[in-house]
Amino acid sequence: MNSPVLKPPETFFHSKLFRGLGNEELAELTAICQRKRLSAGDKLIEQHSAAQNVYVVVSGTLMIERLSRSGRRQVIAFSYSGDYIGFTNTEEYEYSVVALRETELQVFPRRDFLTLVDRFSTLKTNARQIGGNVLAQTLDQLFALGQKKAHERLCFLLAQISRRQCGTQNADIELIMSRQDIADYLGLTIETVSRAFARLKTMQLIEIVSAHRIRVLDRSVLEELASVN
Amino acid sequence: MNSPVLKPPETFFHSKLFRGLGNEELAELTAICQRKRLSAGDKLIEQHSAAQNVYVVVSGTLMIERLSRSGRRQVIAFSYSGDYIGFTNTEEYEYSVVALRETELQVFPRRDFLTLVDRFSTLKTNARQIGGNVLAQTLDQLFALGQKKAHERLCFLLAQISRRQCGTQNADIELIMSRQDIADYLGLTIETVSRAFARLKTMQLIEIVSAHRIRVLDRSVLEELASVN
DNA sequence: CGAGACGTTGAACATAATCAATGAGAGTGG
DNA sequence: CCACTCTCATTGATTATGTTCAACGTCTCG
Repeated sequence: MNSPVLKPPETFFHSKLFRGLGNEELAELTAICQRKRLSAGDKLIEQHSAAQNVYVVVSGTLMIERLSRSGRRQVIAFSYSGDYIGFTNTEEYEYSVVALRETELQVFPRRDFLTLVDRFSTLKTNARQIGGNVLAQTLDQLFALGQKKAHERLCFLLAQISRRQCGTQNADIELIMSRQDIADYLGLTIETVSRAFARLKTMQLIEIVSAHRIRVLDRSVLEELASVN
Repeated sequence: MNSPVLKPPETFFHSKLFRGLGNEELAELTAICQRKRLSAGDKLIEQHSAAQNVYVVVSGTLMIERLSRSGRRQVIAFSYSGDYIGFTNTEEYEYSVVALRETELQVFPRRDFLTLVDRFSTLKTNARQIGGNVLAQTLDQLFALGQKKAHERLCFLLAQISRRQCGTQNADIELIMSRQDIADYLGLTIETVSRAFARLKTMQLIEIVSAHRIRVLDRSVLEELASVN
């Protein structure tokens, strides 16, 4: 089963999804896995298209968004390395997915992937856990939008990205997305987002190195304001 | 397998979860199923407690809510007959669940239930579909909180309840929950909710029969304002 | 009938949206 | 290399929306 065409196993450990899997299982996954590269701005998934693939982010950043007929947009999530996308239970994607920069993905045909999830108990457990995390994350965002003020919502986003990028950098947060993306994620306007940044700066919580690079000065207060609790 | 202790099968068809199951499968489900009755105000699930059971609502109404240390509250959903609760993938409930009136439930030990979901492909398919619906519903709410004005959010709730109660009544909507519950569901205050009702009345979309009974006068406009699209 | 909880309405205030102008940075072509 | 332009971000002024505080209604249940 450890055929020479087996891709380097470390690529499979990017995602929690593949944690603890045996070699045979990884081999089967490898067999149905393809690679995909996207450039900034490329669309991975079109809203309302048939859900055919499951993707795992190897590197890069993507944005998951929902558009309405009336032109309003809700950004649902930003996806980083290790995240998986399109593991939907519905037959249609209910959102679009766009790359925010150079992004590398693993592609699994959804049907085959679901079959393997059924067969491999470890994979099943992992999938369930991650599925639970997705819902939990969405509920956190729901809480933020329903109960928090503008600057608290921004803390929510910053803390979230910071957690994802932990280890990547020192204490700096790289904001690959535009102010409009942030605004549509937090249910605000770009002007309000801008003022929220200014406010956090005045509060000495952050330093605005550049528009897309933020240095966290007081993590505990940031987390406090971000907290759902 | 059609033993005499088998409970009336129609009780199992309340939920979409049990659609299309064979008699043997229903018998196994019956074997692990218990009943529970709640009165208005009774708590079914305490936030952060261990996720031990899966519940299916037979009759009544429940409210799913999340509380923060700081006392803020986000109502996540209202659950009606046929809904299921606690089919979480995490080991801990991340929300509390309270009965809003006399409610009857089916109780399944979560571990046993998950085992049966694995074994019965029909049940698995149904569970996946319903799981997808839960996420879809949460995303709709996210969109409403992020992008909609107060009176549109109220339309969102009214349309949703109306759809759930379709067939139960003529065109009247019964609002079993309090104004505070509605406010915490929509991310507003009770005063704003009250004014939103007044506004929809002025717009001739609804008639306020009583505080807890709303008659829909123009369904199409209501749906339009409620729409995520 | 009275008490208490819940809901509505009004007035003042706060927050965020909108409209408008300015500023900063990246890419282009002279 | 330096203007020039274009896009994106920030800041200010004004307006709109929703919150807060307060008073008043209404309904239910003794």
